[in-house]
Amino acid sequence: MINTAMKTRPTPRALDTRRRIYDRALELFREKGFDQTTMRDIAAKAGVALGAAYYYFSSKEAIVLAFYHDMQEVSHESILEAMEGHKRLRDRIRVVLEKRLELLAPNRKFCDALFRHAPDTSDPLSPFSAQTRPIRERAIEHLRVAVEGGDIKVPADLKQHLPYLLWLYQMAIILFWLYDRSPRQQRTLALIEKSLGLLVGMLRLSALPLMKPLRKTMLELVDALAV
Amino acid sequence: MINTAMKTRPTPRALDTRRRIYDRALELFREKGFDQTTMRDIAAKAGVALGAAYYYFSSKEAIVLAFYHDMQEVSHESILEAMEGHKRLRDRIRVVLEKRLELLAPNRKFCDALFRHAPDTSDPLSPFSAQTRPIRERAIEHLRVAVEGGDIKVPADLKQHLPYLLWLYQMAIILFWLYDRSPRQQRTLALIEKSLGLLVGMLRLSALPLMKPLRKTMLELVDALAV
DNA sequence: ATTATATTTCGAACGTGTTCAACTCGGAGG
DNA sequence: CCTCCGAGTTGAACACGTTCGAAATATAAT
Repeated sequence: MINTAMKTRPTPRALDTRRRIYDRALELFREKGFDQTTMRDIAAKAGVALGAAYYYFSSKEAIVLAFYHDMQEVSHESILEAMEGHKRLRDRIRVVLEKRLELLAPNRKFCDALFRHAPDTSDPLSPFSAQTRPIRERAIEHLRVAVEGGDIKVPADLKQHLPYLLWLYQMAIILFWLYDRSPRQQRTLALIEKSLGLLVGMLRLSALPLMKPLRKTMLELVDALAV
Repeated sequence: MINTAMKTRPTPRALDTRRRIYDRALELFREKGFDQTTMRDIAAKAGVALGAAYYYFSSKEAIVLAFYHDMQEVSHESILEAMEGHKRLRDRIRVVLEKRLELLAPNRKFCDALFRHAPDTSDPLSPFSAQTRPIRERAIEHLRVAVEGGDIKVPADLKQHLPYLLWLYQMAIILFWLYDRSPRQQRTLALIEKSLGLLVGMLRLSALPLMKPLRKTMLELVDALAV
C-alpha cells in the first residue's frame, strides 16, 4: 500500500473507502484533467467528506502517484510479453515504448501531473526521487531485458548503465507524448522512429575502438549525474 | 514593457509603482524563494493593495518571467564580452554557461519557477513558448556567436541547428544547477566539464564521412521536434 | 457488557493565487 | 475654477489545496 496516511493494518471498510476515492478520482482526472478536478469533487463523488480523501492520500498528486505505482504493477507482464518474438534491439525498445504509451493512453489527460515536481529529486512525488525508486526499478528492468535479449553487442562498460539511460529516454518520450497535440499523437510516433534510429546507430558505433575515449567520458558523465 | 495589463502608454507614476512591485518582489523571492513569498507579502512591502500587483503582472509567475526578460537584456553584452579572447569552442561555450550561471546565481532561489510550466509549450510562461521567443532568440544568438568564432569545423548541415541544440543543452545545465545542492554547486561545474568534453568529442567525430547517415538522422530528429 | 483504545470520518477553518466591481484622483477640455 | 474621463488603486470575495481537532465508529481489554 503506497501513499496513505494509514499507519496500521487497515480494515476492509477502510480499503473500500480508499478504493472508492481512488477510482472516482481517476475517473474525474480522465474526464476533466488533473487541474480541473478538485478534491471536493472527488470527495463528493466518492460519498465521503473532504478530510477523508486526505486521510488516504497525503495530497492530490499522491493519488496520481498511486496510479503511477499501480500502472507499473499491472503493465509488468504485458510489456515483457510484448517483447517476446522480437529479436532486433530496435524493435524490442520500440515495443516497450509503444506498449507503455498504449497503457498510459486512457489517462493521458492527467499524467502530466507526475512531471510537475520532477526536477526536484528531493520531492517524494518526483519520478526521480528515492521514494519512487521501487517503481522506477521496475521500469528499468524492462529495458534491461530489452537490451539482454537484443541483437546488438554493447560494450560491457556501457551495457551496465544502458538500461537506466534508456529509462531516461523513455521518460523523455512520455513527456513529449503528454504534450503532443498532433492527431493521434503522430508526432510522438515519428519521434520514436527517428530517435530509435539515432540510438541504435550510436550504439553500433559505440563498439568501435575509436569510440573508447568518448564512451569513457560519457560514462563518467553518467556517474557524475547519478551520485 | 513585458507582461503587464497596462493597455495604454503608462504614466510615470504607474511606472514607479510597477517598478516598486517588481523590485520588492524580487527581493522577497531572493530571500524566501518563490513559493514562500505571497502576493500579499509583495503588495504589502511595495506599499500597494493586493489588486495593484495584478494590475501590473498577470500572475505571480509573470513577475519571474519579467525577470527572465530583463536578465537576458542585461546579460547580453557581458556574455559576448566574456567570450572575447577565447578561441577554442570548448572554452567559448564554457564561458557562456558559466557567465549565465554567475548572473543567475543571486536569484537561484526562485528561478526554478521558470521551469514550472516548461513542458507545456502552449503556456505563455514556458521558456519554450511562442511568447517567450524573443527572449529565447537572444540566448541562442550567444551560442551562435560561440560556434562561429570557435576553432572546430562543423559540417554545414549541423551548423545550422547547432546553436539551438546548444541552447537546449544550456537549459538542461541550468535546470541541473537550480537543484544542485552540493556545496558551491560543484557538481554542476563537474557536469559542465564532462559534458563539454563529450560534446566537443562528438562534434569532432561528426565531421567524419562515416557519420554522414547518423548526422542526417539526427537532423531529421531535430526537425521533427521543432515542427 | 462495559470501558478503553484505536481507527476512520467529518467539516469548519486557514492560507494563497486570482478576480472584479467600485472607488480615487490627476489632468484635459470647457 | 469646475467637470468628467479613464488610468490607477482598492480590498472584499472566490476557489481550491490542505490542516486539524473533534465526533463517530470499530476493535480490544477487562
